[in-house]
Amino acid sequence: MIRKKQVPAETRDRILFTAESLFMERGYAATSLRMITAKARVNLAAVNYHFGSKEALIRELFERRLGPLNSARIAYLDRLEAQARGRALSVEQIIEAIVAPALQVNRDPLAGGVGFLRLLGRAFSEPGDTMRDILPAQYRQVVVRFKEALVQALPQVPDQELTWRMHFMFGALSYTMAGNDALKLVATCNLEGGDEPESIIRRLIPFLASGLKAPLPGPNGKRSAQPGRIGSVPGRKAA
Amino acid sequence: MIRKKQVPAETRDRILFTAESLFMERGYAATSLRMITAKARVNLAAVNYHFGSKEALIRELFERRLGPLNSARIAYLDRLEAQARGRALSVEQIIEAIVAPALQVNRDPLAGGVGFLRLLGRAFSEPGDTMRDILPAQYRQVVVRFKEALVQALPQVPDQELTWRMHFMFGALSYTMAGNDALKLVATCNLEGGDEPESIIRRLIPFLASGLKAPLPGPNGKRSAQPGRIGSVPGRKAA
DNA sequence: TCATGATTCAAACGTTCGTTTGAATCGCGC
DNA sequence: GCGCGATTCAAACGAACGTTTGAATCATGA
Repeated sequence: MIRKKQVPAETRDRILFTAESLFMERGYAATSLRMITAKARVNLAAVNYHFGSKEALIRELFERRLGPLNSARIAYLDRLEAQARGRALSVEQIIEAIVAPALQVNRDPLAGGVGFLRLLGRAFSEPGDTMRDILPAQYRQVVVRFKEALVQALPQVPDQELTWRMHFMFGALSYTMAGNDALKLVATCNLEGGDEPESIIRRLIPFLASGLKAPLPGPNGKRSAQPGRIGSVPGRKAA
Repeated sequence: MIRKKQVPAETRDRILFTAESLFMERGYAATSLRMITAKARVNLAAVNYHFGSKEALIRELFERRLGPLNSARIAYLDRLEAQARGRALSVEQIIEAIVAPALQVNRDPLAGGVGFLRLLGRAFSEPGDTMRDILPAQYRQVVVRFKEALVQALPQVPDQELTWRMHFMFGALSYTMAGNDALKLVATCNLEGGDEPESIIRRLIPFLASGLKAPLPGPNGKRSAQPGRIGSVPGRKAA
């Protein structure tokens, strides 16, 4: 009958919360239901009872977090455009509409916190059919909406070029949100107070904006400051 | 009868080749030794006989491909600097030293081909301790060497800022090389001959170069064209 | 209070995993 | 031809996996 609250979804929520952190730090395939249920202190069968299967669990986990995040992004962009009153937005503003809601998620543990962002960043390169079903469906509106905004902000950039630049942008974004730092780049640098999320985003926005606004290569395809075929070896042959 | 059947290391190589393609399309944790050995038409025990364990297999797989690739990158940069005779390299040249050897790998199936690049791109966001051991060790020289080159090419960019911009660059790079396109961005665009690797890289280099050369934010931290705290909601509150 | 549906629980299901084993087979110097 | 180290093979190992089951427990409306 009607959904009730008889100690209703505490087990459900604890599974979601715990699964989020475990998927984050160990990946989907390498995280077993026994790890999740043990850490969440619930019975092993609870996952299949409340979600149906392991795949349905991660699907619900993503839809629950990603829906609000992407809705907030579109709403953010809507408000910026309403404020602009017909004037074109700057590229920086458009990027901010993408990253600012993510930053809010980062700050709010109840919205998933940094754990969900890391999980999300990893999901983009996770193999398997599961993510390849979830992500495009969740992001379709965002991609279409922000592409329109960028077309208006960068009318001189051809459509194909802009598509690829958005591709590069999402790459840097997901890599940064994942926070893997597999190369330990950041560790090689003395980060004196410059590693908190807000600082990172303050650095990321100019980087992405400049990339999106990059001058176009000449119509003959040659690049600035370095003519010649890419990949041709300069100087002597390699050993 | 069949003399080809018992050449000593053929089994080893066939395992490596097959494992590469399977890890690429299914990930490390989700690929079993039984899949690998079945597709490679070798005995199941051959993996443990020739490599010792599943983890040692993927470790050897990466070291075998990544060593030459990163050596070629450093050699490429060395040659560029020798040609420059003390003059600073352009950012575009430095980036080219990173991506051109990868493009060579892409073109040469014997060096791993596009399969290894996709596997490599995914490895950066793969969880678990295995990759966190392999990648930093394999990339340490490259990171240090290219950071030095970029410091010379961009003396006005502070060290900390440059470190993060390299981080963003490797993010876009690995995402692009992985070729996941989880958002199906490219599919939304009519790509008339613009999706082959060389075209992608021709688009990627100006994007990354502009990002690395982005103007610095003011010393007070405010950004151009959009003052105010990032993440603060413009206009009315969100629902 | 009691019946009922929702939830939890321990236990087991069948499958697949990485790894090991010991014998069979091979290439090859003698 | 023969022995020997290297390699391949079928079979099995114990462990861990996702899932299912059926009874026990709980919360609540009648």
